[in-house]
Amino acid sequence: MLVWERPEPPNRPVPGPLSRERIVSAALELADADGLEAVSLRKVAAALEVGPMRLYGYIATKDELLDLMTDAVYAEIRPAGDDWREVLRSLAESTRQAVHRHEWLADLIGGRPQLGPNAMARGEAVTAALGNVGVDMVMPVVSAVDAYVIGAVRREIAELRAERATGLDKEQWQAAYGPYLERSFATGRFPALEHVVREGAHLDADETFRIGLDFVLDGIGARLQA
Amino acid sequence: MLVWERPEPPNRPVPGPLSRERIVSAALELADADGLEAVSLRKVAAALEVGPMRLYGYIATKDELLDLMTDAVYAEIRPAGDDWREVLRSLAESTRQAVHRHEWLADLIGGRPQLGPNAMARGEAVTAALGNVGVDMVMPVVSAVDAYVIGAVRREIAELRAERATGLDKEQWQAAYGPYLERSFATGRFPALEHVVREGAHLDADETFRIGLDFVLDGIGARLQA
DNA sequence: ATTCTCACGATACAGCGTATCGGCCAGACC
DNA sequence: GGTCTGGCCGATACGCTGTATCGTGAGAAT
Repeated sequence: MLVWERPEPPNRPVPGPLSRERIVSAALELADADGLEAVSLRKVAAALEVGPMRLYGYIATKDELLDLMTDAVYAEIRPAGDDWREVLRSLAESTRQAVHRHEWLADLIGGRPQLGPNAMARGEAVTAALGNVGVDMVMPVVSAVDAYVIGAVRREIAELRAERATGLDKEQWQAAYGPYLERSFATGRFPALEHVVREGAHLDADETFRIGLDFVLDGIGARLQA
Repeated sequence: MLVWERPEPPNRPVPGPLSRERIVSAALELADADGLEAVSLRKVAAALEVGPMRLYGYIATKDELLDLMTDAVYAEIRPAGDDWREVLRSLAESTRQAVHRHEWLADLIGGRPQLGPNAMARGEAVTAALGNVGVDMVMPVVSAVDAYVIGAVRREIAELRAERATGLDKEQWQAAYGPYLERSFATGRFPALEHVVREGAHLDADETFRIGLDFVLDGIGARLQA
């Protein structure tokens, strides 16, 4: 709690070049380059050419660092638009794009309450842009869009990683993934699923995200004018 | 990949009482009792009165164990209903309830592709129950509901934990949480947000979940009949 | 000049996932 | 029946993690 208010350590007017910001940005660099598991306090400290324990003058815990990293990315998300639909759509799309820029965020998003200054600024921006929506509806509406986005990007990134893990190209992926499904279907235990997978349309990640988002926005629209 | 097909270890007809099932259920017990961080291979092995390395005869990796735990919970989810709306609603509600029974699932859900037998059986059940929905729509529709549920329960559990962390009762929570918001609002940087929080309706977790779900279902309904 | 203070970094600890390897036991073969 | 052998099991070990503790040394204060 109150994580973002932690002041510079007391009685240290110029704490060397080290600062919360430098720590967070070193951690972001590591995470962007090699994923979340590359972010250890030791590695972050090493990147800053500093002993691991130095960091504890600026952050209380590793979880706090992860919260700060998450909040830092929220600074990149600024919804825009003229009517509520445009605003919510850009909220969703720009959040998704932020996760694509920082895949590790898929592991953290939704996992902790977002109370950092950038998350709140994002909330302020979207709330302000939704001025025409009734006071009682703003929270439910934004929460629903956020919930959808969180789940959608987690699933999307999870699939992306699984695909990459089999070897990088799409053929090998289908060579490993396809046969597994084939064998599962061959048991005859999933006939309806098999039918849908074989006969249904196959959408790419962009289309899937947008269709789901349209569902949410359409549903919101229906309730807004009621 | 192909995690769920791993047979009993070769050339070991009766591997003592140990088995994948026993390992998974010991892990589930630990996780339900003390959370995910209580699930270490050493602790699971200890609960089974076995050396840690014994487990590697049955699982390849800790991540595989987590996948198996997740899939085990999916066995509890069986959507039911007569029309598509009932089916999807019960899919969402019963998934949410499963997460409430196993809070640790909030940390895992959506984080990996769900290809286990129980996840697929859940998929089969919902697909079969959506027989009236067009083949091309089943996947997008189920994906959208799942995405919403994943994000919603993650946020819900995250908030629940934050609340619990401040001390167990609701008063202390508001004593810590309220002032933080107060001070943030006092900066004047979040006027729209402040207005919504102060004047808007405050919904509990159940209501929030259901309203968001209604948005999704309404939106789906609009597209289905089009 | 001397003493005090306190921040810093080295060291340490408990725990983690998992690789390796030595010994032992059961079964096979002579 | 005795010997060999293959393979499983558990002990040990490695490298890594987050973080507590504490001696030291530099800077401030008197």
